[in-house]
Formats: sequence, C-alpha cells, structure tokens
Amino acid sequence: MSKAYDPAATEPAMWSKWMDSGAFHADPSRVLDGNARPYCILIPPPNVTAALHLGHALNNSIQDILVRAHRMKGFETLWMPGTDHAGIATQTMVDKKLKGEGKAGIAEYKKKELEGGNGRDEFIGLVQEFKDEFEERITHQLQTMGCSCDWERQRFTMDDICARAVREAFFRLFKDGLIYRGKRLVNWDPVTQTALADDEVEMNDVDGFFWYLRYPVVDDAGNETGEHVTVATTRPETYLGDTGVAVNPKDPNHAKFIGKRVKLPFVGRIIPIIGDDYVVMADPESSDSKAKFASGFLKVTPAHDPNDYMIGQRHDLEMINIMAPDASISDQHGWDRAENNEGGEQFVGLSREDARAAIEQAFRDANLLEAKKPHNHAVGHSYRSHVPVEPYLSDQWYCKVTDDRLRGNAQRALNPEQRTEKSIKDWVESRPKMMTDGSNDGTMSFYPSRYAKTYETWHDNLRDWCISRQLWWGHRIPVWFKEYESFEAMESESDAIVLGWLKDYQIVSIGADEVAQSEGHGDFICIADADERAIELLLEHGYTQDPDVLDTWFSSALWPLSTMGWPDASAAKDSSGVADFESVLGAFNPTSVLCTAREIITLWVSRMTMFNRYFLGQEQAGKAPFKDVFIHAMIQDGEGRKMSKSLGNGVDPLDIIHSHGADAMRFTLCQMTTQTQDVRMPVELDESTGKNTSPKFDIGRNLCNKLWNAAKFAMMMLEKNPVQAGAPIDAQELSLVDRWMLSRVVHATGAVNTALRNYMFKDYADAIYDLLWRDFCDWYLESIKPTVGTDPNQAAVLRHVLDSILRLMHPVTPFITEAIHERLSAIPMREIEGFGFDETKSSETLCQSGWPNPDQSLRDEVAEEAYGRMVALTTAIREVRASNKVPPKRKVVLHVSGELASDVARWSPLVETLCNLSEVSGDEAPDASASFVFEGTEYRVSDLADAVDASVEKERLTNELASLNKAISGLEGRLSNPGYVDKAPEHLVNQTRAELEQKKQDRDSVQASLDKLG
RNA sequence: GGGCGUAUAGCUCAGUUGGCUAGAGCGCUGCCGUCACAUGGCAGAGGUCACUGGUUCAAGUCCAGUUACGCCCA
Repeated sequence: MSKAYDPAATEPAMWSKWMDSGAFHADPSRVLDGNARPYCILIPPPNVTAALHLGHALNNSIQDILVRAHRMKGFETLWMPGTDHAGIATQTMVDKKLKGEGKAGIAEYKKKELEGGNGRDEFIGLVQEFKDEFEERITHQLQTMGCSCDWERQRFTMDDICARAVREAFFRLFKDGLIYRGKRLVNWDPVTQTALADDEVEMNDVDGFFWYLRYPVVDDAGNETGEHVTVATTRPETYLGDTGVAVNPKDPNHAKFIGKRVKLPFVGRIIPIIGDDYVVMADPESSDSKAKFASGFLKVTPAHDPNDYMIGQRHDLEMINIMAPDASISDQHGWDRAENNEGGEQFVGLSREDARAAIEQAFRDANLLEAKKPHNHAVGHSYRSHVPVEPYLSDQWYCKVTDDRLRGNAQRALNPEQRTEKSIKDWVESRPKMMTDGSNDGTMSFYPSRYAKTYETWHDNLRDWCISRQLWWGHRIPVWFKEYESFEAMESESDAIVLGWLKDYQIVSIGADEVAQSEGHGDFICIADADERAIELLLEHGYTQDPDVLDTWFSSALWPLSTMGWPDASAAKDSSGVADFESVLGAFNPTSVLCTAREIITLWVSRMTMFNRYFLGQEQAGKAPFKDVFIHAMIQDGEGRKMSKSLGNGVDPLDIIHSHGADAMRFTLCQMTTQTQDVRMPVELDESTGKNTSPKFDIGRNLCNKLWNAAKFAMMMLEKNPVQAGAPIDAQELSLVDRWMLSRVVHATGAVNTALRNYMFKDYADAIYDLLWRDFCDWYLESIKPTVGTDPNQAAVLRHVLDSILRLMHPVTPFITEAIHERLSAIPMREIEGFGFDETKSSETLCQSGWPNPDQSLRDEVAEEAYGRMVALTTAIREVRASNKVPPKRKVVLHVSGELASDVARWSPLVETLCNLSEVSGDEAPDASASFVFEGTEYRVSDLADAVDASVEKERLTNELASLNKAISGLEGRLSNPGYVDKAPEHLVNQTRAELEQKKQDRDSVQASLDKLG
C-alpha cells in the first residue's frame, strides 16, 4: 500500500466494481414478497440549467449516506436519480447563451414561428441539446461523488414516462374541476413575457417615490366643480387604467367624498369615489409608512394592482388594461382611448419607465402634481430577468390548490405532534373525519421539526396556483381550443363532432363559470392521453392546442409518481426497458425520506404531497409521498453570501474531488451538516489551478489518510501474525485493551445508529472520527504495538475492529473503505461472540456487506473504566515529561507503590509503551525526580535527564495548586449552599462531595511536592 | 409588518430532558525526522457563552425584553 492515500488511483476502480456488481439496483420484488423492508429516496432532481455546486454535493452526500447505511442494514434500497427541465431557467439560459455566441436568440425564433415557420420546434431542439449536455455533466458529477443511485432508473422530468404522468394528472384535475381557466392578475415578466408563480417573484427594496396626483371632482354633468382629491401612488403610470378612487368610510375628513366622481386628467374618464375599508387613512405622524405617506384617497387600478383588483371586485369596477405584454403603454389591449380622450395619446407607446416620467411632467405642467416624496419600498422582481414584475391581466390556467382535496390533504399529512395547537384545534372542529384509522393522515414529519411550521403557515395563506407559462420549454398544456360564432353554434357543433370520436375527454365551454369574463364562445377540450388520432381529428376540425406550457413544478410535483411509472407502468417498462418497472410504485411509494433545502418546502414538498395523496387516493386521500422530510443547511461562502456564479464564490464539487478526493469532500460536508439553517464555507482561489477551493476539506483528506495508514499498519501486523481459526472468542477472556476497544466499537455503533436515525449527520461524522482517530489510532494501535505480533486473540480483535470501522465509515467514505476492504477481506477472520454483522448480501463488495450489529449489552463498562484510569495515568506522566522537557526518546523510570503498582503491573505493558518507560520501580525515587499527582496521591518519575530543573517544576506545581484551590472553593461554595444540599438530586450532591475530597487530596499531594522542593 | 433562524476560543462549529472546572477541528505556541501516518505524534495557550432583566439550590441551556445579522412570507 502506498505511503499516502491516493484517491485518484482508487475511486474510478471502486466505481467500476460497484457498477459491475449491480449493487445499486433495487429489486422491488423482494419488498413485495415480504423478503426485505423497503428504503427509498427520490433525488431532488437538479436543474439541467447548470452543473452542480457544493450545495448539491451536500444534498447528495447525505442522501448517499442514508442509502448506503440502509443498504448495509439489509433494506431493499432504491435511490431514484434524475434531472429537472427547469422551464423558464433553461429557456432563458439557452437564449442568453445563443446571444452570447452571436447567434439568433428566442426573439428571432418567435418571429419565425409567427411567420408560419418552424421556430418553436427549432428552438426546442437547441434547448434539448443544451439539456443533454448538462444532464450528462450532472450525472457524471453525481457518479464521481460516489452516489449509489439506481442508475438504470434515471428519469428526466420531460421524458416520455414523466410526460405521460403530466398528461394524466392534468386530465384528472381538469375533469375533477381542479383546473380552471381564469382572467386574473398574474405576475407578469415583461422581458421573458410569461406569467410567474408567486414564488418566482423576489421582493427587492428599491428607492422610489410617492407621487401625489390631483384629480378634479366633477358634477353630474361632468363639469369640474373646482374641488380636487389627491391620490398618493408609487406607480403614477398606472393612473391611465384607474377606474375608481377609494376612501375609507371611517375617514372623518374624506368620507364625505364617497359617491362623488372625478375625471382622470388627459384620459378624460369619469370614475366614481367609493368607500372601502382597505384604504389606509392619512397620518403623517404614524410610524407605519403606509399611513405616513397616505393622502386618504387611493387610486384604484384593478387591472394593474392585486389589491386594487380585489377592491374592483368588491365594487364591480371596470378593469382596464393599459399595457402591452412588453409593459409599454398601449391602447390596443383594453383601453378604449377614443371614448373620452383629452390628451392621453401622448403616453401611448412609451415604456412604463418613460411613461412614468412623462406623466409626472404632464401633471406638473398642469399644476396637478401636489408633491413627490422619496420612499423606499419592496417591489417584486422576476427571479429570472430581474426586472420589476408587472401585475397583468391575462388568461391563465389555474390549479385549485386551495381545494380541500389538495390543500387539506397536504395539511393533514403532517404528523399531529408537529402541528401547532391552533391548527390541531381547527382540525378537530372543521374536519371531524381527520385522523381516523387508516386515513393515511398524519404520517409525514419534518427534521428539524421547526420546518413543520413553515409548511403549515404556507398552506394557511395559499392562493390558487397559476400553472400556465408563456414559454416553449416545458410540458405543453394538453388542451385544444376552438372559438365559435355563437353559443348555440358551439353547443350543436362541438357535441356532435367531438363526442362521437373521443373516448376520454373533458370539455369546458366558455360562458360557464370561471371563464365568464373571456370574450366570445369556445370549447376547451382536454384529452386523457396523447392519442395521435384524436389530436389529428381535433386539428382537422379547427381546434388548436394551447400554446403555453406548464409550470415546471407541475411535473416536479409528480416526481414520486412519474419516476415509478404512474399512471401506466407497463408502458413505462416498454419505453425504458426496465423489466420490473411495474412493481416499483407498489414497493417504494411512500418513500422513506426526502432530503432538501428549506426554500423547497413550499415549492415542492407541499405540491408532491398534494398530488401523491390525490392521485393515489380512492375514497380517502392516499399516502404522503415520504415519511420524513429532512431539511439541511444551505452552504454560504465565508462572508455568509449565497454561492453564485456572478459573485464568483461558487465551488464545483469536481474541483474538490480533484484536490482532496471524493471521500474527503463527503466527510467534510457530512461533518458540516448540523441542525442550523446556514453553514459557512470559506472559499479560496487556488492560484495555480484557477479553481475555487476551501481549506475546510483538509479535515476529510486527513481523515482518509489516517484511515489508510492505520489500515496499512493493521494489515501488516495481521500478515505477521495471522488470525487463527477456531471457535468464537469470548470477549471476557481478552486483554484489557482488546476488551476496551471492542467496547468502543459497541459504543460507536450505537452512536452512529442514533445519529443516522435522527438525521444528525455531524454526530455521525464525529462518532466515526472519534472511533477511528482517537480510540483506534491514538490509543488502541499504540497500546497493542508490543503484543499484536504475537497474541493470536489480539490479531482476531484487530481484524474485527478494523472491519467494523470500515463498515461504519462506508456510508460517508465509500471509496477508500471499499478499497481497504478489498485487501482486508483476504485476511481470515475469527468470530468474537456477540459481535456479529447484519446479513451480507454479497461479500464481493463492502457496500453490500452487513452493518455492525453488536448487542449494546456487550458494552464493557469495567474495561472502559480500567482503561480510562490507565489513560489518565499516561496523560499525567506525559504531562510531567513535557513540562520537564524530557526528550520523547528518553526512557524514564516510574516510581509507584501500593495499589497503583499492582494496577500498573496488571496493565503491563500499556503504561511502559505509552509513556516510554525504561522500568516501573517500587523503590523510592531519587532526589533528581519530578512528581505528579494521580488519584490524590503523589508519584514520581526519575531519570528524566541529566538534571531536573527545580524552578520549572516549582512553577508547574504552583499553577496546579492555584487551579486546585479554585476548584475546591467552588465545590465548597456549592456544598455550603443549603438550597443545593436540600434540593439537588442526592447522587449529584454525593458526586460533588466525592469530587471535593479528591481535589483536596490532590491539593495536599501537590503541596507536599512543593514543600519538598523548598 | 408577520414567521423562522443565528450570535459560544482568532476561524468553522458542537453543547440533547437546566447539574460545566464550557468541548471539537482548523489556526497558534513548544518539543519531536519515530520503523502506519509530518495529510503525523506529544504537550500547551486561548472563552464575562451578544446584551439586560427574570425563574431556580443551580442558566451557555428555560422565560421576557434589547441589539446585530441572515432567510422566508406579506
């Protein structure tokens, strides 16, 4: 074995070994036949927009830890891999990339499409290429990290199997009335020209203004009365679409205006003044900025502001859209300028920014601008194009997630212990059927539990989900539309034409409910599957497919279903060639745990829960798609900033693997995964490679090197003194150090199991770090050096312990442990009673070997106590050696008598080895010796050097005396407090008394040594 | 404005149900070229646990408030 561990020479070979052995392929039949318990994790599919960064590395490392540990524990384990098409992100990225290369961007392809060309398909082809490239790159990254996914089952959210799930889901929701079309205000991105979901909007603070505009009051005949009202607004350009002015009816100063009318300057439109509680009354003294800046009059623009929209609904105000899709002022999209024009044309065609300036100027010139005050406020921006989002009236498809069948079931999925008191109360009152036996409710838990609250409150404030996107890259909405001349024509024709041909379909006709505000008459037909003939027929009869695509999260929400072949697993089997596809859903849904970051709770966790429960339910809702949801920390750079390309602080996992190795990266990330919400990773630029790195990964690299060398040494010893065959060894008959080491293995196994069960990844890392480094290397290997070459039982213990360490470490450092195991497995083993492993599925690989399974009762407290005393003695001797500057190589004499002398003799040769003693003597120490205190008694070491420096010795003892006196007075203080003696638990009081006694003895011994020095 | 989180050694973080003389790794200091490992070993220095009150025999830990920072939602 090489002197240092070389990951680059090891990792590819181990990966091939795993792939060849088929170790990662899950067999659902073993679950369905009752031969194994299932363990399943769905990968949060990374976007194909970019390569993975360290956040993904962390996310996937912990999944792999869980998956590998459970595989070794004998679970039938499936880790489902895949990637996400990430609609708007990928489309934008490709557009940018094309432009950057001087090629035609999406605008050109849109033009081509409008002109009757094939622009859409051509552009999608380019995105497809981009996706292929990144899918491959991401897959390569995951595999290089060692991710033990079932790679034969890899999915992509837009592949055929996922597409079938999307169509089926859309159809069923459509048929069940949970998808509807509505003309609503959406978050409109004027650059990408698509609607955005609420959570795709980022709130940014901007320095803006409040403008105070004066609107003249008019009489019944429309003539100005000379009065004015002043509205306060942050968006003066929207005044072109005002259809009312609102006043709070409780407003003592302004309520009298209710019922009057005003005329919009230049526009000429006469609009009513209405009363509405929403309006904030003016209060210049208020600390609330709304009241401080308010004038008491609120301009109401229902087509361009969500709050105004609601006011408009309440008061039946007109909705007038004054903008084109690019957010320029337009009189072609709802504003009939001809009606009462008094100069409004001057603003038409201007961008919203220019219009704002022009309107300010026009009002100022007409003496209608009362004031303009600076104001910092939050403005929604597109998370993609980063421009302010425009509330915009448009026809969109909505998913009625507020329906109890979706929202209610997502809420009810939550473990009742994690619900707040209030919600449990509501639950009982409003939903009496909840939590009855077999309801499938209450099975999902968050780790850490505080995230349950995020989940809960998000649902409380939920609004219907706008699922259509005006994009090209995504699942095309499976709805075909035809407009008819009249309602009668539609009824007679469409029924006759369509009903005869389509087997499974759903029609929603305009003129019914949600679509009432749309103009004209027409049918929206949704068909159940992609029956080519049916689509042809629809096209032949003048139907056209909706040009929009679905929000990416619609397909992501189906991930637990689509990856498992729902709704048609036999079709999935045929198209994928994976023979056992039909058994997967039954065996592995619900999955065991979802590992993700907190920003995803609302976007994804909730929606998967809704869909899984809805689509897998019959009379009652189905099960939640996972039992546990583990939310891990987000990685930030050293300054607490998110890692991002623009900041240049991102780190590619492959760079870390290159410099430190995959295991080192995984271990470090595991150790960083505490229960906090952010972890910091100081990033350094390596000048020699031009790549980002972080010294934090040294810890993992060092650990791997330590393991490598310890294993090298251990195996060298085992070759010298091979394990001898024989009956299982009774641990009680072993030497102290062997019993101690075995006990440490029992302890560590318990700690590891507990840590993993509770998703405490740092605890897992620390447990194996301590086991390997502190217990095994620092103490065990050092202790056995003189005996392991000759003691056959010790060889058996060493063989066993190293094996156990490899197994416990394998989930986090799979490559190096697999490589060492390859050599170790050639060395014979002898059983030690009670220290078994779980059943090994295939002894060919460590990754399929059984997990250590010692009975926790085998923890040897006696050995741990005795060895602990030996360690304490060793430490005391080392300390006195160090403070007297004894060279490490110098052998010294230990003088002990009484009980300790027999202890040391019994422990021999541990103390001699660990402290480098030439002899243990029962004789009185010579004057040239140094003292130390152990368990309240003074002992001495001699032959330290040619002479002992008395002043150094004196200083050390004086310091020790001071610290002992401090401790004694603290303990005495505690014991002299009657409250403590009376109220504290008895064992603690006794413990304190014993401690005080010990310290006093220690102090007396130290004092005696000092006195001797004079 | 509402919610969540964080504040402990120079740095990155642990610290379960209150029992602590507050821990780990890195970094720092000293010694060590030693035959598993210098990616190492031994020893050491370093902390008013953000602040102010409160509860308690006992507070890093529980409660209230303050300050600073971060995230999410309006």
